[in-house]
Amino acid sequence: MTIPQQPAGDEAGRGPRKNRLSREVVLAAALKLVDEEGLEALTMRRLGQALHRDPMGLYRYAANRAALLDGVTELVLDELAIFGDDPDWQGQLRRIAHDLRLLALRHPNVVPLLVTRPLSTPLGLRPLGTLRPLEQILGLLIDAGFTASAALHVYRAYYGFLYGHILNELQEFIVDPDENEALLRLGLHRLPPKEFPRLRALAPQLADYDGAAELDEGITILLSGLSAHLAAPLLTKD
Amino acid sequence: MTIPQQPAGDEAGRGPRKNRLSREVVLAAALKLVDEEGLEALTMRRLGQALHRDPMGLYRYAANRAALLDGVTELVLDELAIFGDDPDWQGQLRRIAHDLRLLALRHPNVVPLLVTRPLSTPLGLRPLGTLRPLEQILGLLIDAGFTASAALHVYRAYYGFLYGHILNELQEFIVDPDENEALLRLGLHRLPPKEFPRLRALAPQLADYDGAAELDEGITILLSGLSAHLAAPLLTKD
DNA sequence: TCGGGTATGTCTACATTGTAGATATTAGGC
DNA sequence: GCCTAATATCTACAATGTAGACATACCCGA
Repeated sequence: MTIPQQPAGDEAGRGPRKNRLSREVVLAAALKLVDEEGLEALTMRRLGQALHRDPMGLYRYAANRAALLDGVTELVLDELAIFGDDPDWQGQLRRIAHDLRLLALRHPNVVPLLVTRPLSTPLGLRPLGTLRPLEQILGLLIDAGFTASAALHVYRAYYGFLYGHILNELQEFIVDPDENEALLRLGLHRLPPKEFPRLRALAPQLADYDGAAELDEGITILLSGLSAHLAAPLLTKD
Repeated sequence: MTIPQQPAGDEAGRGPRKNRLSREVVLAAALKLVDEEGLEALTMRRLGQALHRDPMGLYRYAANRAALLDGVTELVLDELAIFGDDPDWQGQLRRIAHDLRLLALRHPNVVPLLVTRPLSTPLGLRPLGTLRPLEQILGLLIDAGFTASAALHVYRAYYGFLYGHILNELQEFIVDPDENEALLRLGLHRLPPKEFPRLRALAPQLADYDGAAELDEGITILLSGLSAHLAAPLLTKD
């Protein structure tokens, strides 16, 4: 039941020789904890024991628990690759959307952090890693010919829809492994029939939700809508 | 500094005579606490002292803290009025979107609950108050002629975009009352200029964000896109 | 009027959390 | 080798959610 050893550091190149701790190692362990046991399992003490360190020592790598959470979101967002030099901005936005969706499915427990941490931190004070996607997408759009403020509009509509979709999909996708049948898994039979007739009737459709297809459709609608609405009014003004 | 008396109960009709507690009173006090001091201020002890009651007594009205949070989200969503009999479904969806946006601005501290609580609760087990909007919007769409599954698609795209927009707007809208100037308030000057040129350049546009207009545009794009894309493929199939 | 049962209120206690502060230990440069 | 600074570890404290025991208030039928 004892944890064997800290496995080989997954940093590229210069692996720390012995037991040397680093911010990256700490954050990686934190992310692992969150992925495996949920957000509330990430306590200083649990993280300390996962790293075979005194919990207090962790404060060298994150000022407090909130900073730790920020670090985790940063770490996750680093998995998202954005290529600012692609001239096909629509294709790029579509690809990024799917990548972010997959990333959210890979780290569902981190999604609450992704959406709520920015709510309590002014834009300029956020971890740089969480602002980089914004900057890069703005660059992508501006390089594609958009005005700066038009790019901001497009970004807002795009990211808004994207985050909304992810929240939606994750809300419906609850792994309740012991109940598998659609109706049971969703627990819809608990709803009073008179008050919720349509929801109950939609059980089968709710059960086979194709998130990727739904996202793709949405992006298509959004992109065509944007290019139609933005062409005239926004590319010119201001 | 002592809170004078519990003001008149805001229940309609049969007001409890003296000091009688009820679930509604407890939840209202909880919401007040959250609105005024944030989510983390809502502890059993603080809520107890706000109601002049022993904290333990609150467990009669909410099984635990999580249930209390659920109750608060339910209470807030009750403020949202949806009229399922309006034949102008597009107008209705647009109005609801604006109403929900205003509601979020009225209770910004509740928004994290709104978006994260459903992530940890299977659909069928959620508080009924949080499912009612879904059912009502489905009804609205089905009455307007949509197939049940088409209605579900529309709902998903709509609510996804709506929640995404709200998150977006609240992220940019941080009241940091001591700093008022745009650049300072957003703290953009802290960003390294080489890495974040466009973001820094967008400071003025970020400062005067018209959320209602942005939302309205998005809804327009979405609705026109939906009616175009849904007319053929989805109204007919399945 | 009263007795008893149920609902409600109150108190104590405990495990767990984040984190301040003091202390011990180690490493590096002259 | 020794002094300074970085790092590690320990102790301690206030706050949290909540279980469980106990006390009180209320109501309703006889």
